[in-house]
Amino acid sequence: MKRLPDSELIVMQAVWSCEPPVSRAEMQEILKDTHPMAQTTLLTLLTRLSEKKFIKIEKHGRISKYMPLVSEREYLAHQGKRFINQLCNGNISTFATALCDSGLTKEDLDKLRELLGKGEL
Amino acid sequence: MKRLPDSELIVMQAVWSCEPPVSRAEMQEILKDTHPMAQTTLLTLLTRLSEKKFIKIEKHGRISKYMPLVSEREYLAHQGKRFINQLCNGNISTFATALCDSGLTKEDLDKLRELLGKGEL
DNA sequence: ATTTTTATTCTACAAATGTAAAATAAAAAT
DNA sequence: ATTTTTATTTTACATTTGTAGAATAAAAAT
Repeated sequence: MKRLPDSELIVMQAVWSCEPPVSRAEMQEILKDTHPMAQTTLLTLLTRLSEKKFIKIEKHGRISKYMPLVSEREYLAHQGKRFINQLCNGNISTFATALCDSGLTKEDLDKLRELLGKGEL
Repeated sequence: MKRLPDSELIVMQAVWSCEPPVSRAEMQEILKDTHPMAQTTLLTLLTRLSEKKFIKIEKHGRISKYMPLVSEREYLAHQGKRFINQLCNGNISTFATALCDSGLTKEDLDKLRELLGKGEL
């Protein structure tokens, strides 16, 4: 699974944030404050996401509804793997350093450690 | 600091892996097994990296030497921040889930927890 | 029925990315 | 000195990304 370009990721995140299936209008609404864009721009990005098999477009008459084919969780897992392998060369120490350097608060680091502990179960 | 495109990242990683300043030939050698590319391709990517201020090009007569302006550590810290904020919405639980889902071994997770503990000091 | 509104698709176009051949210039070899 | 080799710069070109106007088609309003 390829990493999405920024513009498509933004749209994909809007898709993930909704109960599927979503209409274009709903997404426009969701995006309007943080990432306003022309309707046609949004449609173009949705089309590209569907070409990449990230979403499915379902037509009801003239209007279309969109739904994810890749879950946010799947995507994040892939990108996490990518980060560790491509960026950190699979080196956990390098990765840990990156996290410690990345400005997380002490509380966040504690929480992360705790959650990672649970993850092992 | 922007995220580098794949091709430039590969070259940047080669730069990081060397004692600066590095020559193009050295990098070609380093890359030849994993990411073979034409000399001109490599030079193009180096030029782009320098335009983006990721490296500095220093000319000694006809030949050029390259050295990083951004350290790997800085870059990784930035990308880590990006991952957590852009991808996980700053949500540590989401991030922890991504890591747990990303196929790390139990040993890696243990090691990561331990290293994150040290990072707090 | 005709006009207006709305939703989607087509077309467009600049900038970025991936890749490298052609041209140039300088150094090395003969 | 001339040829050959080598390092860099120019030019090139297809694909992808970011963005959206124009065209089309369908629905709603009048």
